[in-house]
Amino acid sequence: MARPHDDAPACPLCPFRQVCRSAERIAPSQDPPPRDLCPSRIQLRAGQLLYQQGRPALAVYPLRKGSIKNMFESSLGWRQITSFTLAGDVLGLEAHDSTAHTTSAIALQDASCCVVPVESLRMQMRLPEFRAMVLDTLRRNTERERTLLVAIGSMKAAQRLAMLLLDLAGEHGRRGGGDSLTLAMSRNDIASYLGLTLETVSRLLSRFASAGLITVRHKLLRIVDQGGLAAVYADASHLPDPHGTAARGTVHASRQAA
Amino acid sequence: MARPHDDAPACPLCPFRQVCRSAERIAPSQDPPPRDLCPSRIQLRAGQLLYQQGRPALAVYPLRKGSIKNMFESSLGWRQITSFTLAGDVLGLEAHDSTAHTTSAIALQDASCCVVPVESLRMQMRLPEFRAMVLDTLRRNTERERTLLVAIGSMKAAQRLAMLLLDLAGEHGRRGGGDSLTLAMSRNDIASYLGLTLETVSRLLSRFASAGLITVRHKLLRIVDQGGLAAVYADASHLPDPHGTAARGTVHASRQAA
DNA sequence: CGGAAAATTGAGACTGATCAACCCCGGTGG
DNA sequence: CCACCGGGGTTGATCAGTCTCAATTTTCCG
Repeated sequence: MARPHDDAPACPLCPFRQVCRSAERIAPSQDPPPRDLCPSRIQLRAGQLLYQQGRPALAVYPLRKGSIKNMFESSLGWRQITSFTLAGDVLGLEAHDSTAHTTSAIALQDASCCVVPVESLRMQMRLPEFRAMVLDTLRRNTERERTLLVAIGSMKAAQRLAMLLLDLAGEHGRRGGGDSLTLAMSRNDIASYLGLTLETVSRLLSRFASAGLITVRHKLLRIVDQGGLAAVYADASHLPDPHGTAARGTVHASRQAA
Repeated sequence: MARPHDDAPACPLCPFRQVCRSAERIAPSQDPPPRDLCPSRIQLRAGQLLYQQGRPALAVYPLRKGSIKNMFESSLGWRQITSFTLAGDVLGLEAHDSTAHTTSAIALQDASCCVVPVESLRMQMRLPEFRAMVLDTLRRNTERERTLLVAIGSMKAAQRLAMLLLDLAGEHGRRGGGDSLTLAMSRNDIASYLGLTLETVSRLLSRFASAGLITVRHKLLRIVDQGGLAAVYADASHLPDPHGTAARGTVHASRQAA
């Protein structure tokens, strides 16, 4: 509270901090000094909807705190989590000038985000540097989504889960977090994201734990053996059998070429 | 040959026909009249690569004839067909100003396409109408990809295949084709696209046939009962068992909410 | 403290993968 | 013209992985 600008932890990573700065410059000598740098804020409770698929996209939302799941619903009503968004990333950036949100965003825990109206965004997009950064974000998102598609389409359950855990741990690390992190999403969300059932996810987490790759206790996760997880990701047969009966043997050429 | 412009069948549908027209207008009074309206052409034999993932994207390619599969390869080397492109559609349109191709494009049969350099594309993109059309194409592509993700993530094999067949038939119909069409892609390609194996695809095609939904003979496909296929797409239990032992009964609430 | 939601664990069923044999068809060369 | 060959496709038998159903346990939250 005593700090001058009351930044959330995510602000230094936020791709929009320049936007905030310039917003600050527009109203420079206000007294008291501007506390809310961004145009406005939204607070969300766990489970609340930030925006809904199909609704007009009026703003983008740099996430300050908490985490969000993005859900896609097909025209026949099939739903799936397509991504998880962590603090410091930007929500609601729709590709190809879409005027509507293509997914729904739901808070996994209490969260808060800035609100950057699309006009502000469009203004900033004229700056080549900013523009490049946004486009790069969008490209990474689609790359990520394609990778997920391939994973669901041809990898075994254990590999998919290892992929997610490594991914989450990587993001957590990039944010400077310690080696133990919180799984904000439910087993059901993880299952949906990976194209599995919640029971399979639960069982696999237990197997990973008993194989010494991780420790889990409900939402608390710690990666114990990152290399081991990576090996499982690359090749499911690196994971010992549930009842310790054997290991690594079966060379059923897993549907791949590498 | 006697026709003035020697359009390929796909030209009337091609979203770039305006580009061709304007290219024509740039060099208006040439004698003989310009036969090749588009800057240049490429001919491909079955199996040939039009462009490769990761390589610089220098042009887009309206497909005049034949069909193409698009393959994505993840960083670990896992591959999957992510889409099929039919004559009249545009290849190589990369999202978000990507300077590199994000998939590889491989001809399924002998094919030919126009070559529109990215500079030409960028010029045309200034026309609001054209721009809107291109962006709409890109949006439809991502929508399609997400639908595929959900399908692979939570639908049964029969539903996925039904989805593809209905999709192909729909595209075929939109192009004015009759009710029997050619599956240009191999069973393996279909399997890759749907996250299955070629044997499963083959078996399912046989089952669809014996259920009276389709007829197949190698690459020749005819949709006999479109409604029936749609029913299978919506609910796998609409497909009779292989040995006719039963039908429709088991109400194992298929992982869904609709 | 009580109730509801989430997570774990187990047993069994079922889908789809794997392995293997065969067929069909088009092309090639005798 | 026919025998051969090779690649793709079909079909069958078996098996593994994952889902489904069900019973508890744990945690969350009022």
